[in-house]
Amino acid sequence: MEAIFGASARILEQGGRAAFNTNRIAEVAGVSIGTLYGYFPNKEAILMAMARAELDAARDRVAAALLDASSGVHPARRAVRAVIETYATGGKVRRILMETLFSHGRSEELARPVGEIADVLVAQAGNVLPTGPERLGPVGLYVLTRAIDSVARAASYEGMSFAQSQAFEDELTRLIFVYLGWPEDKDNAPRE
Amino acid sequence: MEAIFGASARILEQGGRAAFNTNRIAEVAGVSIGTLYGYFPNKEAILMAMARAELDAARDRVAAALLDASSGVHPARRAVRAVIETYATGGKVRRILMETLFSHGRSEELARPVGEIADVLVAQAGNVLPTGPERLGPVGLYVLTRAIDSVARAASYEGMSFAQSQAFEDELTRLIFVYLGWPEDKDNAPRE
Amino acid sequence: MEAIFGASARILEQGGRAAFNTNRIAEVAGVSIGTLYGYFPNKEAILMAMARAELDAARDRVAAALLDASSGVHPARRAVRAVIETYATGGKVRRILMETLFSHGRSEELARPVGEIADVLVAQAGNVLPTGPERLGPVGLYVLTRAIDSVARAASYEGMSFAQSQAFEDELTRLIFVYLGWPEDKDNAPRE
Amino acid sequence: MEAIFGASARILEQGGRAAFNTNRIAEVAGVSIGTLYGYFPNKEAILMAMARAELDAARDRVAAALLDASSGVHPARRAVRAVIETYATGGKVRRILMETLFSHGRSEELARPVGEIADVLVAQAGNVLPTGPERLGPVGLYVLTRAIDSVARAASYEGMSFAQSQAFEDELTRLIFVYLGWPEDKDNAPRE
DNA sequence: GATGAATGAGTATTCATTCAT
DNA sequence: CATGAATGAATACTCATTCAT
Repeated sequence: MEAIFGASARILEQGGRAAFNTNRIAEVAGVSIGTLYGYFPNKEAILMAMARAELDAARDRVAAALLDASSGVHPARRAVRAVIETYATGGKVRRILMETLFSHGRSEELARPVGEIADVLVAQAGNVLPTGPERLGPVGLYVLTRAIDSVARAASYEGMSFAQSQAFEDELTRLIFVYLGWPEDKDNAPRE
Repeated sequence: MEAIFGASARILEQGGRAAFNTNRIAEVAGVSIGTLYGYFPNKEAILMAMARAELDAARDRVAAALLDASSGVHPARRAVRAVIETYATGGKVRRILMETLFSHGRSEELARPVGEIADVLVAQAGNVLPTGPERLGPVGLYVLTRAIDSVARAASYEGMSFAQSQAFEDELTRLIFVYLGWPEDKDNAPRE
Repeated sequence: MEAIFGASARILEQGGRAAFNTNRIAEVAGVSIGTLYGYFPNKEAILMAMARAELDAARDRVAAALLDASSGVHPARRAVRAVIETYATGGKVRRILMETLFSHGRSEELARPVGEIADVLVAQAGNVLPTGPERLGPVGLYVLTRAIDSVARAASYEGMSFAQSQAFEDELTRLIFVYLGWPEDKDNAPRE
Repeated sequence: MEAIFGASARILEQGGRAAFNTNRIAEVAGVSIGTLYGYFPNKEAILMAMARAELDAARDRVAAALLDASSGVHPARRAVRAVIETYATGGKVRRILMETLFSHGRSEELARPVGEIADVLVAQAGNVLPTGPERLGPVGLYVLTRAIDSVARAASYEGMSFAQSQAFEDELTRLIFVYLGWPEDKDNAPRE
C-alpha cells in the first residue's frame, strides 16, 4: 500500500519517530489498522521496507551518475556529487530510516548499496574509469567506497557548513584519485 | 553513581535497549528508583553520560597512541591501530551508546573526539609526523579524520571479516599516506 | 460505558477520591484500561461526565417539583423540598463530584442547573407562582436561587442535625416568601 | 515557621495545588524538608493551618465591620460589604485553601467563623442592631448567615460580573432586612 | 533541632497487536 | 479482504516521608 508509505513519511517528517505509531499511520493513510497488518507483519517492517526503498533509490542515483557519459565531468566526481546530493535530500525521514536499519543490527543492509556501487565500479573498470579499482583488493575497495559514503553522510548529518560545498566535493574526489594512484584531476567542474 | 553505570552496561549488554528501563537499572544497581532520579533527570541522561564517557576514553586512547614514541611504529599507523581496537571492543553497549547520541541529533558529540584528535594532529605536526596535516585545509582534515574513523567503525559494525586484519590496517594507513602525499610506508609493523 | 460510571461510583463511595485510579476502575467495571481510554480521554473526564449527569438529574428533579401541580403544596415549598432531598441523597459520591467541578474552576457548571431553574421560575411566573420572580432583577434572582441552593447544601454537608427537618424547610420557604414580598405561607404542609 | 506559610502561599499562587509539594515548599522556604516535618506532621497539615488562619482573619474582618460604629452605614450593610470584600481578595490561594477544608470533610471548619459571626450578632442584638436576630431560632440564624456568606462566595468564585457591584450589595442587605422583618433600609450608602 | 540523601509504593497513559464480525 | 473495538502488558517518573548523621 503506497498510502501507508506516504502516511509514514509524513508522520516521520512531522513528529519524528515518537509520533510514528500504527494507529496514527492507519488513520493518516486512510485505512484501518487491520488492513495495515494485512500488508505488514509489524511496525518495524514498514520502516524496514521504506529504508530499503530509500537505499535502492540512492544506489540507483549514484550508479546512474557513474555511468552517465553525457557530461564532461569525470565519473569519480560525478559519483561523489551524487552521494553528496543524496545525503542533502531526504532530511529527517531518511535519517530516521537509516537509524532504524543501524539499530536493528542491519548495518549490512546499509552497506549493501555501497557494495553494489563497488560492483558497478569494478564491472565498468577500464570503461568509465581510466584504470580502475580492480587494482584494489576487496579490502581496498571497501575502504574507498565506504570512506566516500561515510564522510559525505557524516558531513551532512553533523551539519557541517561545507557539506555541499565545492571544496568538499573536491576533497572527496581527490581522495579517490590518490587512493587509486591516478594523476590529479584537473577538471574542477563547477556544480551547476 | 558508578553502580548505575555498571548496571546500565550490564542490562544493555544482555537485553539491549529494550531491556533498559529505569526500574530494572535501579534494581540491578542496588539503589532505589528515587535515588536513580536523584542523580539523573531522566533515562536518556544516563545513556548520554555513558556515551560521553565512552567517547572520551576512545579519544584518549587514540591520542595516546599518536603521541607514544616508545615503539618504532609510524604514528599514523599507531593511530589507525588504536581506532580499530577501539571499535573492536565495547561491543553491543558501545554501539547502543553511539546510536543514542546519533538518534538524538547529537552527531556533533560523536564528532567531537574526532575533531579533538585532529587538533592533536595539527599541534604535533612536524613533531610526531614528518610533514603533516597542516598542509590540509579544514575540509581536508575533516575528510581524512572522519574517513579513518568511519571506515573502521563500519567494518566493525558490519561484521566484516577483515575488520581486525593486518590488511585492513594497512589500507587505512595507506589512505593517510596517499592523502597527505607522503611516500609509501614501508614498516609493515606486525600487530603485537 | 455505563459499567464505568457504576464502577466509578462504587469506588468513590468506598475509598473516596484516593482510591479512584484508572486501573481500579477498569478492573471493577470489568473492562480493560485500554477500553476505558477508548471512552474517556483521561481520568478527570470520567468525573466530569458523572458530575454533569448528576447535576442534570438534580435540576430535573427540582424543575419537576416546581411544575408538579398534583399536590396542594405551594410550588416554592415543593422546590425547597426537592433541593433538600437532592442534597440528602447521593452522599459521598455526589459530594466528591461537586468538589471536582469546583476545584477545576468549573463553578459555572455547578451554577448552570441553578440558573436553569431560575429560567423555569421566570417562565412560569404568574402560572405556578402567584406573583413572581419577574419582579426581581437578574441580581435578585441570582441571590434568591443561589441562597436556597447553597444553604441547603451547606446544611447537608456540614451535617447539621436540622438539615432535613420541617423547621429548616420552613425557614427556606419563608426566605423565598419574604424576599419576593409575598404574604406569609400558611400551608405548613408536613413532609410525608 | 512563617517562611513555610509564605512559601506555600507563593507556590499555590503560581502553580496551583499541583505544584504544592513538600520538597518544593522546603526549597522555597529556605529550610530542609526535615525541618518542615519538624513543624508539621504532613503536607495537609500545612494547608489546614493556613486555611484556619485565613478563616479567622475573615471572621475578624467581618466582626470588626459589624461593630465599627464610626460610619453612618447600617451594621448589616457593613457586614455584607466586609463579606463581599473578603471573597474578592485572596484569589487562587484562598480558594484552594477552602477547597482543602471542604474536601477533607471539614465543612464545619468552614462554618465555624460564620457561626462565630452569628454569635457576635446575637450578643450585640439591640446594641448594634435595632431589633435583632435573637428573634430568629437557631435554624433561622443559620439560614441567614449562611445565605449571605454562600451567595457572596458563589458570586465571586463563579466570576459573576456583579460580584462587587452596588446592586449585589443592596440585594444581600435587603435579604437581611426582609428576613428579620425590618423596615426597608434607605441608606444606599455608596461604597467608597 | 536541623539536615537532606535515600526510599519505593503508587499510577496515568500508550500503543502494538488481535480477531470477531 | 477490510474493519476497528478491545486488549493489557509495560514503564517513566513523582513526591511524601524517614532517619542516620
